[in-house]
Amino acid sequence: MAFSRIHWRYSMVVTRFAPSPTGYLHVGGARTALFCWLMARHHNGRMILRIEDTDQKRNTPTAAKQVQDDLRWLGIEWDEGPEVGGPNGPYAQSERLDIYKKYMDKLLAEGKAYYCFDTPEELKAMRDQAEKAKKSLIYRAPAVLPTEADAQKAREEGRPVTVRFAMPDKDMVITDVVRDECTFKRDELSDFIIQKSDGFPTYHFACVVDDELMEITHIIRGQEHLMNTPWHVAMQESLGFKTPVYVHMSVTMSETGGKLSKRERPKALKNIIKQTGDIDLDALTAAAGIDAEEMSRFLKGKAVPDMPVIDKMAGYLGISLPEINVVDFMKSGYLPETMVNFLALLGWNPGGDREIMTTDELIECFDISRFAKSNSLFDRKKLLSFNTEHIRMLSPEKLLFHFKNYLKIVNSVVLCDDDKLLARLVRINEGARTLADIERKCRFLFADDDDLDYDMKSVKKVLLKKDGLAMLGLVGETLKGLGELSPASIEKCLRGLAEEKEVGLGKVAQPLRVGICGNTVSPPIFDSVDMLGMDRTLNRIEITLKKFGD
RNA sequence: GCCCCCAUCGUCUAGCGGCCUAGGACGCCGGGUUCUCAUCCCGGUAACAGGGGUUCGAGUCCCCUUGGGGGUACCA
Repeated sequence: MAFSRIHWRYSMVVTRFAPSPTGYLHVGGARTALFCWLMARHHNGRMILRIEDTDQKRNTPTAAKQVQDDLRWLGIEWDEGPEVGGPNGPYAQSERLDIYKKYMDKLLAEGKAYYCFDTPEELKAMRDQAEKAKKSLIYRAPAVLPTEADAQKAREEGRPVTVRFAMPDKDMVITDVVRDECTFKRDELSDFIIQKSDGFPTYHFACVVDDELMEITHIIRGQEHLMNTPWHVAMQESLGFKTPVYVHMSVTMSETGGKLSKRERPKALKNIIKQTGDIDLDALTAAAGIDAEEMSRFLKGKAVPDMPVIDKMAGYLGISLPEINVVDFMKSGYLPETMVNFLALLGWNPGGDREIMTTDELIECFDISRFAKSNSLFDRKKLLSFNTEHIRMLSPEKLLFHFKNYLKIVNSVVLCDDDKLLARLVRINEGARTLADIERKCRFLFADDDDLDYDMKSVKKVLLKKDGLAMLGLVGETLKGLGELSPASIEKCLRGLAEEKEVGLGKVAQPLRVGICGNTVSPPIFDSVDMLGMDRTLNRIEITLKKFGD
């Protein structure tokens, strides 16, 4: 195929992940980063991380750091970029302004770009007019290009001064690994802004310059950039740059339709608030730490609060929002190995029946020619099953590492320094689907005996019906007689009791479980009792009997 | 509106003109194991969007229709 010829022109594969620091890294971005990284690793090449912060309005100061943390959590390490440095720095576009100026001046001097002085209002009028003619606005250079002096004058008069790139007088044909050739007609390609009135280059310009200077060989990005490519290629031709190999990946879709986006969570939250009648809005506003005005704007769909505020509201309401950002998945107890495996299989596959793979296997079999053309839906159920599989596959050491990390992130009561205990908790929860499942089932161990969180549904079902309480008392009596405590001895004891009473083990274990854990879900009962210890087990049984006895 | 891209089970997909009576995975349904939740094991359900061509032969190539998605910014 054509592209396999293309990439041996390069001595080394260089890819780049170029996020704009507008917030947390979401799964769509993570997928793009992953493929850039797999491509680089498979070919023993380099991956560059570049921060595209040319929009002064949208950038948030902590976002770049957050994105880097999320990439690292996934195990995606860049060879060049922020924090690691490299020969092609700086790696934030806002620090490369002087570089762009050089190329901007060149284009201007050669008449390949030109000044514009339109106000937003004037532009809108032009667009409206074009729309009436059932076309989109195609901006073209005036017959006589404005001079530097004209630009200076406009600046003094307070008019906005932008620079547009003059599209060449021809159709553009671009080559894409996923879609082969795409042709764009000259009539459809407007001259576009490459320098904003604030003096910053637009993404299009900065990206083309940087990709050349950083010697990027393969650009892997979302299909939403396909329409930008003729512009980029036109600039490359004008500046005498090489054209890299383009790989436009299909888009990841949400179950609710449309591109999976960060707006999903606020949207879901808003819907829940609106659909649930009896929510104390004042309390919610207070819990979120915002004012009534902002809450009202949010509910009317006029403003979207920051993610931490959204999280606080969800926390207050006790609901979980669909995970979108990498941190969301982290907090839901997914493993990085799961995310990498799952994301790699969205719009890409190694062929045949292979699905569950380690990261090393993915690197090994990654092949740029195996991207799917069609969009794919993010299926959370399948993700869950992948996580179950990876939890099973991972070594106890790695699992313990992830579990501790998880406990820290969610600030769990289970977090402690006793690695032996934590390792045991992980081990006895074999078959768990998420780290959150493990954590939830182990909380009872860390509660005070007299402050156990009883789930009333469980209590009613197991203790208050039939002779549940009586059985619990009996279990307590029987356990008292047990000398040495171990899972095996407890098992023998409880099985003996069940046999004696001619009932199934469940009839014995469930009352005990509710008695010491407060609900019907816990790790295996023998381990649960063993870990709690005899004193606390008996203590809890006594407290439970007293509490629900009459 | 205009431009571009896409189209196999509900979902992710294998398939690159005869190996397809269309394979796998998730889900779902049924059964089994089990002290709870899970896990695990067995079985089942289910797809080539529609219509034209090309060809001895089409899920695979071409065209149209329909449907979905993306773009249409001084966002990236």
